[in-house]
Amino acid sequence: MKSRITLKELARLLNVSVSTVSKALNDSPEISPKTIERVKELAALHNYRPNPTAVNLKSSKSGTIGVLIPNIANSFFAKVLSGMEERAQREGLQLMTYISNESYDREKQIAELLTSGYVDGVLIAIAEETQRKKEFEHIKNVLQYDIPVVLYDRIGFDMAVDKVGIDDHKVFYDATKELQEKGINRIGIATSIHHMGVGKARIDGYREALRENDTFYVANSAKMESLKEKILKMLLEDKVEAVLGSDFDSTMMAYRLAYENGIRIPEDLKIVGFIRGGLAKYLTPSVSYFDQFPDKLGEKAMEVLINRINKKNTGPVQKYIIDTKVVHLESTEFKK
Amino acid sequence: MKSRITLKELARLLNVSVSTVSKALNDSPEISPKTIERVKELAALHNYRPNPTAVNLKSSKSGTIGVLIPNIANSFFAKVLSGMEERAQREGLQLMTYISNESYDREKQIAELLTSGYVDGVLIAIAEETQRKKEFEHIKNVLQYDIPVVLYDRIGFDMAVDKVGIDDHKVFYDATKELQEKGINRIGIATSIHHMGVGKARIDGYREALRENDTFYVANSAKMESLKEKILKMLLEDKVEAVLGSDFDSTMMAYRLAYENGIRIPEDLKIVGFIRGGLAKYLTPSVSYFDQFPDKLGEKAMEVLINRINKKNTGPVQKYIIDTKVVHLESTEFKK
DNA sequence: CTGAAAGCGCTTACAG
DNA sequence: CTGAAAGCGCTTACAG
Repeated sequence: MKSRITLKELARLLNVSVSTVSKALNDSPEISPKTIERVKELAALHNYRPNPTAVNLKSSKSGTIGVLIPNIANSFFAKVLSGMEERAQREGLQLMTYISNESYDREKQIAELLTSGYVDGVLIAIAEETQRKKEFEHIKNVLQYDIPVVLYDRIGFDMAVDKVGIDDHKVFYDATKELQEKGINRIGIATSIHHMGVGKARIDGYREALRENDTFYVANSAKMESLKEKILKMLLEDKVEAVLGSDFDSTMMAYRLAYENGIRIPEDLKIVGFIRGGLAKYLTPSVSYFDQFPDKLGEKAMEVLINRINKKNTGPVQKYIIDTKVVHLESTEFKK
Repeated sequence: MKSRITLKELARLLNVSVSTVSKALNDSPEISPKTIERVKELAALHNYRPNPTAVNLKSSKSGTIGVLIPNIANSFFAKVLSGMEERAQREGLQLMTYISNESYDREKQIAELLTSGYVDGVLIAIAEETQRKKEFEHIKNVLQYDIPVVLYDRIGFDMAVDKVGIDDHKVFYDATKELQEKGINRIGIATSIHHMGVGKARIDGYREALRENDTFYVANSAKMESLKEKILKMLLEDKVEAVLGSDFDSTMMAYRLAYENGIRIPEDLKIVGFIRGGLAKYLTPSVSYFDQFPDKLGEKAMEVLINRINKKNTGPVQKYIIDTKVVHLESTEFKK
């Protein structure tokens, strides 16, 4: 049972003062090369590591970034976190993870913790319930404490902070246009996140892409039972020829309901959705998807935050858009 | 731009000493009720929060748990993390997240960080590469520093620590037996994790369940191309009637290859695998799966760790097994 | 009941 | 070039 050696102990062993040891370890020009060598040698021998808590107390920095995640079971966020972690690691920063589970109350508690001095900066994706309530005071409060904040993924909010996300409007706009160009007319959307910023932006993009005479087909519900009914109606009554899925559940539900009702993909129905590539390729048929490059998104968000913390970036807040890509698999094949 | 008020400042405003303020806020019996009230009132007014770094330095505790995750993109680990976070939250503990990406070198670095005083205890799932190398010194080193460690999920290692996981041997043993009882004889395994502890245990369970005359069919490779070939051979040449999938990729690959080769599920081939229920139900046909209750596993691991940290548990190290359940969906249906 | 002092493990301006 | 002192924001044994 070892315990970490301290500066004091090192000083005692070397018969010098604590200050000398500290300076030597930090390569201070005040200290003679010989002393520096002696000190470093012993420190290495004892595997000395400065106590981070003490260093933090002195510097009023924690070397830690807080990440607020709405739902880690969503593989998108898991990958975003992975990208953040990688970037943080290169910078020698630690990650403190907080999961709101899409709850407003929990998010409020977390926001309180975030201002308590645990972290030097914060990456936030705002919870669903918070978006419903339109209550953002607790988030803005974090800013009051001069703690740098970057919003990631869920960025459609009126707040004076840096934002890193994708252009949800454009993704659905482009996808709709592309289907139309290939001769598909009856295009529908399935979504369980229509009440959230990103969900709304996607619907808007779709609507804008439709032409004068086109009808909107939007199957939207956060309740799975009701979503199912609406998608069924869209498939069986409205007989849409393509479905854009705005999230995992709605995409997979459309896919599954087509199967249950003998609707052939891609012959009778094309599908593109927000699911991850690692899954999409295994589906039968494989399903075309929007690649959001979540790891890049996470990395970028972390980078923007770091530049704020370091004051490398002191300009006005900015919005950064990560490019998205449609990956076409079997579910959007056009057979000749 | 606010900044947190300190004890000192509070003391100045109240015209009392810092010690008095500190004691009052901690409800010390040394302090008069009247003073306590005055102090708390002002503290509330200024939304005082003790600086956690200072408290940590005094107490040599950090109120933080380190979680070492091999791969967060694996939804199993994402859910485990979610369970841990929930339990930690109830205890007022924070989570420091480290992702090894299955790399030995990165894990070693993290292990070093874990002994630097950032965390009061550690939850570890050992990286794949580490298991291959059979190099566990860096993990054991954490123990040397008297930091409580709990191994979760990947627990088949000879180390004197608490362990929380599932009984991988039994899961595949039972599943094999169950298929046999229903009259299935040619049962195969698909696995990309055969070189890891959990993967080995599953294979062993399967082997033990087979009878005298049964043949083993094991399609194993960590390389996707080679795994594909082996599964194909198992399906087409060995003509197995059932496949147990040991992980996401191997399960989905068997499922997909059956589709590509006109092998009907469940008529010609039954499938059960380690995939998550949220996905399994949407597949076409839906795929039977092993529910590992990852959130419970995470919760339990955190609980065991907390009890060690609090010294509520000072007994010998133990192994805790979380029950698993087979959820039967269409891929194992027996039509009459 | 209140306060001065010491100390947690560091860093750094200042003195020698 | 080295060291004593002050201080980061707390807690707590001790004195009064």
